[in-house]
Amino acid sequence: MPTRAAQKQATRRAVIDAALRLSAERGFSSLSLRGVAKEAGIAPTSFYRHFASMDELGLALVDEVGVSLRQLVREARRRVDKSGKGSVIRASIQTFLSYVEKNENLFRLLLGEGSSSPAHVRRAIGKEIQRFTEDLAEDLIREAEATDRPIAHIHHAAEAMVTVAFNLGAKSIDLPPEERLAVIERIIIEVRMIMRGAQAEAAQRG
Amino acid sequence: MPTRAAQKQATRRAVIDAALRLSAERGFSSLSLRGVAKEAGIAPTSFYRHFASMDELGLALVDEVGVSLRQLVREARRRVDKSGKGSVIRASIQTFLSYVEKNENLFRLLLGEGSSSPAHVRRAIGKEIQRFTEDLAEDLIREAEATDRPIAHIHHAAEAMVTVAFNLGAKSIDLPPEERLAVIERIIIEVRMIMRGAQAEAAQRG
DNA sequence: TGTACATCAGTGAACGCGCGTTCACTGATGTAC
DNA sequence: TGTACATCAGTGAACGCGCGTTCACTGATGTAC
Repeated sequence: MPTRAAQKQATRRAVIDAALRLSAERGFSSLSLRGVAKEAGIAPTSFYRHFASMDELGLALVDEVGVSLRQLVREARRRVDKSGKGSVIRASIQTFLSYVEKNENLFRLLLGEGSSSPAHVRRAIGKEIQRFTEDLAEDLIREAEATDRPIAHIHHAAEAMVTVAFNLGAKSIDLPPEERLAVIERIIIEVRMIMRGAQAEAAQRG
Repeated sequence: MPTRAAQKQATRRAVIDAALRLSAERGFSSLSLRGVAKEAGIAPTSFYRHFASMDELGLALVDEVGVSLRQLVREARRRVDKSGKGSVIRASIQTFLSYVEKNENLFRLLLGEGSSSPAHVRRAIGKEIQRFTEDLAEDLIREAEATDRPIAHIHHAAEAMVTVAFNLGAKSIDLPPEERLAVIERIIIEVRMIMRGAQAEAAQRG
């Protein structure tokens, strides 16, 4: 019975849990080695017995989140699929969101979002994006009237478009310039898809 | 001629520009008052002549980004709209992305993303989300075969769905519990829209 | 089972560093007369 | 226009703090015989 190894494992676990607890409160980016060590109940120096750096801890956390989230949602989909009743989309999203709710800390980490700036700034950013979305929604309304092709759930459509554009746009920042053109095409395909879906829905209803 | 006021204004401008430069390099969350002051060429204490805190600086930055970005994209749409030629979607996205490219620093700030964690961790997070997307894409393929309703651009559809779900999910974290149910419905509507769009496209092509 | 030695998870003191913030100040710009 | 005084953007010294990291250590656990 490897008591020592087990003890080490337990301490490592405590460090990871402490990090998750703290990153839920203050965001991943403001984690400090000393803070995590204190929360885990060990001396700051002991941290190094388990991770070579905070970076390494970060990777361990991401891995943990990714694995459990994918597994959970996959299972939920299988369940609905097998039973043959219920919407797969709804089941996936419900499972996903209930996981989010129960594991805010993990999820916050995975998203990366929100952790980067204080609450006021975050809220201000949210408002700017919302304004952007409203702008787009107005344009969509005008477009729908002009072309006489109605659009269902205009506000939601605009929200989805903006979300996709902003996120892929953000990813493109870290790409070499020659790959950025491809991102434009990707965004266009996805935004068109949303547009088409919104029009299809309106056509069916109306 | 208010020379003194103008000088103050200029210094304030220098502080903002310095903050943008630094947040482009190291991310907004790692800005420090001393660092910004140094980059702006003033004493740390002088910072307080212009902003009461870093938070206030952050709000000023967000405001700046939001205003200029919305204005730019709005103009681009109007231009295409008036001329009557070209795709509004394409024009918007191109303008948006060229702004992103020219103002990575501003945009990074607005997105908030990337700034929160070191590069390795960010990349790891990206991979996890990608795996999640691939999982979903596989399920969509199976679904398409099972229901005999083909789906176009399956991978892009999955990407758009995951992007929407993750982002709205992230926003829901900061909402009071009673509003979270509404978020589920919003995500479902938007994901369905994407699904419908992908199917409509496939139907048209095939 | 008992003893002697090796391993190694966890420690506490100490380091130098950059941080935010305070304070009393300086000296150029602005204003009143 | 000239002088005396007020304003206030920018300063430099100093503070206490938490940070990451090093080092030589301790003492319980594990191993060999």
